[in-house]
Amino acid sequence: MVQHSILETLSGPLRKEVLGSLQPLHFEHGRILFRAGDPCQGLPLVLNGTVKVQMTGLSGHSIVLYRMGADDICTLSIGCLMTGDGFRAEAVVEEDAEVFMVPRGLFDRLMDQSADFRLGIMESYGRRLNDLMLLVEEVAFRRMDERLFQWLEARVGQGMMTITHQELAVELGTAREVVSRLLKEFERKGMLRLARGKIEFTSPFPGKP
Amino acid sequence: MVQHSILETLSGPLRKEVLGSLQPLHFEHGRILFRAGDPCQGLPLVLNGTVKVQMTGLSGHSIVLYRMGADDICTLSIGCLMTGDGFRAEAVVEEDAEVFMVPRGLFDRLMDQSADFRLGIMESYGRRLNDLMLLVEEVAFRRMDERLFQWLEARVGQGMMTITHQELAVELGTAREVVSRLLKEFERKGMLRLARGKIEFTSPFPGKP
DNA sequence: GGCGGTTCAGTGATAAAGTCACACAAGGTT
DNA sequence: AACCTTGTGTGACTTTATCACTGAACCGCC
Repeated sequence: MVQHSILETLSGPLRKEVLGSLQPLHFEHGRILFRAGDPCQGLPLVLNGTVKVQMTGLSGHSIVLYRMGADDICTLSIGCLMTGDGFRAEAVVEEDAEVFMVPRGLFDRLMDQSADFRLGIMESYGRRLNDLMLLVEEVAFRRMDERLFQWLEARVGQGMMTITHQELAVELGTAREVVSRLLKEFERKGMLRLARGKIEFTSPFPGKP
Repeated sequence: MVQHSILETLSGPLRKEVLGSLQPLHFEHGRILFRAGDPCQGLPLVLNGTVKVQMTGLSGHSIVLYRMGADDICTLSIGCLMTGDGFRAEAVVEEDAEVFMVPRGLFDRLMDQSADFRLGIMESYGRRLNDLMLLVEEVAFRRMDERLFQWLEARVGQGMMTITHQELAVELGTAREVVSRLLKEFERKGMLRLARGKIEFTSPFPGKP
């Protein structure tokens, strides 16, 4: 069933109105939820799937800022919704996603009438702010080999994954060549095996770089 | 007169209550508003002065995340206020500041009863998120000489300023030696003059690095 | 004023990361 | 098979970070 936890606490009539007026939009892998510069159509509530939010610098390089998954709220949209400014980042669907798009008027009403809704929004904002602060720290101070290793460890486990070096570079906000060289070194150390578009961890406990 | 624009739109009685129950706290240069790990006492509304918010990585290196000035809201505190988590960053007073500290209960009431207050909070959140996104991009992709130059240009103009290389390093999230070397190079190019703890721009239009 | 301690700044050596340019390999297409 | 596109590998070089010092400028004290 398609639902979002922030809507579950709404009082009867409000909830009925919301569920009546919203219908889940379906987005497939690779679809762009919004691009840099786009005006904001409403507040997206992610019901399921995953969406990554990334931005591109003047240099043309990109970096992934954070991900949204089931029960997440696209906090970034709120600011644009309020000020009418365009997005500064873009959102790309990774795993097929369903989304409720809450229009401005309804958002205002919910903020006005539900303390729980407000709380949910605030918490979401807080988490996003935290994510970004940690990202700043990571980008500014941490070593690339560690970051790459942890990124892989967190999602590959000991299995295999399909991803290009270029995509990894965008995840970490670095250059493709840097990723290629580090991966090659990991391979030389026997931590993983490389193939075109694929990475496979070899040992069950790969060990740090 | 001490005031904060987010309080100006409040309806009569609410406003009276707020102004009655809050009195401006005075913080002098160098005072710490909060440290990493501190629990949140309330939402600080900055009336005047400036406060910088910075965080320190595991490596021990620090970076300035953003600044707050007159009429700003310490958005970072909201998240902590809601979740009860400690701060991840610390706030240091630069120019003597006066601050209203809004306790949790009053904050909830204001959020409940004033649409303008909500709007102000949301806008503040949006701006902070934007700041951090830009910072990520800057740290990840831009060259240090450009960043240093722009930082100086933005606040020194053609005058002189008192700041150590170490402090500049924290502003940019880099190492002191890097700042020292870049500044020395700027000096060799005739863009500025260096003295212990001081930087002075020489030409009215210094020109890019 | 001279002395000792502290804070700041300068610098060489080396490692890590980013940039540029190009070679080549794997997979699709026709 | 010939061709094209996309992905990867690598050398050469620049920029940034790190480590380990050195010495200069300032401060307080006798």
